[in-house]
Amino acid sequence: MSAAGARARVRAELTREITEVARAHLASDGAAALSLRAVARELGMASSAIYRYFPSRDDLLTALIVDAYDTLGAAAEDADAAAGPGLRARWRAVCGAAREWALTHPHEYALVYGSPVPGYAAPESTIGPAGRVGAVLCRILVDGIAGGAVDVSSDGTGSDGTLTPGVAEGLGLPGDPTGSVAARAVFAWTSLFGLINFELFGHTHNVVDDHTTYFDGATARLATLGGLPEQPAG
Amino acid sequence: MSAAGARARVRAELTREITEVARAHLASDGAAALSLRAVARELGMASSAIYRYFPSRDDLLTALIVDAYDTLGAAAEDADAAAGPGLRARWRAVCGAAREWALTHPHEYALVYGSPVPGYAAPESTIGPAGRVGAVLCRILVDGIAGGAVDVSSDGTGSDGTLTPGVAEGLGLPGDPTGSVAARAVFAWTSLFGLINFELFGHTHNVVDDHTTYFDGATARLATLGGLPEQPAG
DNA sequence: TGTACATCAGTGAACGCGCGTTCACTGATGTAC
DNA sequence: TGTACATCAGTGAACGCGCGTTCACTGATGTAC
Repeated sequence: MSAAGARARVRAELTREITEVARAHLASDGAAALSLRAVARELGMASSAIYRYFPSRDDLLTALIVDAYDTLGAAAEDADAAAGPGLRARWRAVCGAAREWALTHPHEYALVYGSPVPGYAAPESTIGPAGRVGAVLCRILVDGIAGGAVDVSSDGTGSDGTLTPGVAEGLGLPGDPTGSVAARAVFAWTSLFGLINFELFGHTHNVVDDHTTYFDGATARLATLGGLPEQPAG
Repeated sequence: MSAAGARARVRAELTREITEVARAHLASDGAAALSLRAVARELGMASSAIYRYFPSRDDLLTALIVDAYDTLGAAAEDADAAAGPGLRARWRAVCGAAREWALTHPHEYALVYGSPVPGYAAPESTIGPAGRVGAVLCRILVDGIAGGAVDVSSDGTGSDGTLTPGVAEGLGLPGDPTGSVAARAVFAWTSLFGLINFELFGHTHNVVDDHTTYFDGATARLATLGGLPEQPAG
């Protein structure tokens, strides 16, 4: 058992090394340029040896995708935890953390939020990690509802019934009878990544000058839209 | 002259044929799978012959990118023209047309709004076409300002001075002293493509059920955020 | 109208590259008795 | 503790593929006098 355990530990270690090298390649060259052979080369092993650890290139990609979602999600959660109690402060911190992560990990970001990798179908194991940022945003709204700060009534813009049944409950939004808050949260989540996309992929180049200030203003709008009470005018 | 003109016409015709075949390949297989050799094969010519028309693969890509921006822009403009005078009706029509185009041309959409193509730098010729949809949205706000329906005062969310100098003027927004309308327009534009991105790339799968209704509600929110007056309650 | 020359489109072979994946194999490590 | 066997990691050669790009070339088309 301890011997078998040793073998398993070595195996886990090498698996980790492979993903780490692969992530470094992804970070510097992008997903399209990621190759099993290059990873094997860097590790000083035969390219065929990789197949003892990952049955195919797609499985390695899946590991990187899960990894990207998880580090991004963790960054958002950490920012939330560090932000203090104010709803808007938390909101801003989470959005800013997501942007910051994207700017520092552009290729990893592009892997998960850019064009789908051709021929690749994301397996179920990516679903959970993919939702972490959205879940954090939702938790802020949930706390707002609990404190009475967030209005739960429908805003009448066709929110009701457009979400998949169970999603609002899954997000911990039981006090949201019409689904309005959930719908607004999803919208804010979507817009947040729209902002990041446009900045990172260069669409606002020559349009927005001071991206950080612009982003701050935009996330403030999103907070209002999400239902957070207006900030004391400043 | 007429003989030389004939040669030029043949040349233009073949150039058009090449881009058309390339666009078909792009539409069915995605940008990564687009190859000069495959295009040449389909046209029954030697792969080297393509080089008489496009000096490299990147130049062919550029043609496709410009083409994508242009057909999307035209769709948005047509929708605006056909929508009648109501500001919100126009807004909804333009957003819906952009979404519709994206859903029917997913790979072309991904080419321009997805991850940047690795190693490819967009030349200046793409700037104009890339701005057409945003320009249409702006024109609606401009008309709203002219009619007194859109509030021009700052909304105090850090809009002022975040845009590149000259952008507001370039968008035809002279009656926007603080740049607030321009900033909100840019935000709406960004969010619009955030919505389309998430739907097309599958991020709202299992989250949003009725995508069309959801999109309608979201664009209504965007219209309000952009400064269009609320619709008569319905 | 005719001739000498220049331009241009298109060919086909080749260069050099790297990829994912398979397969039969060698040794080392672990397991059962 | 020792021996026979099973498992597993890793090797290296090979398969088969397709790509972008270059180059010397052949003919056809256009141009100048």
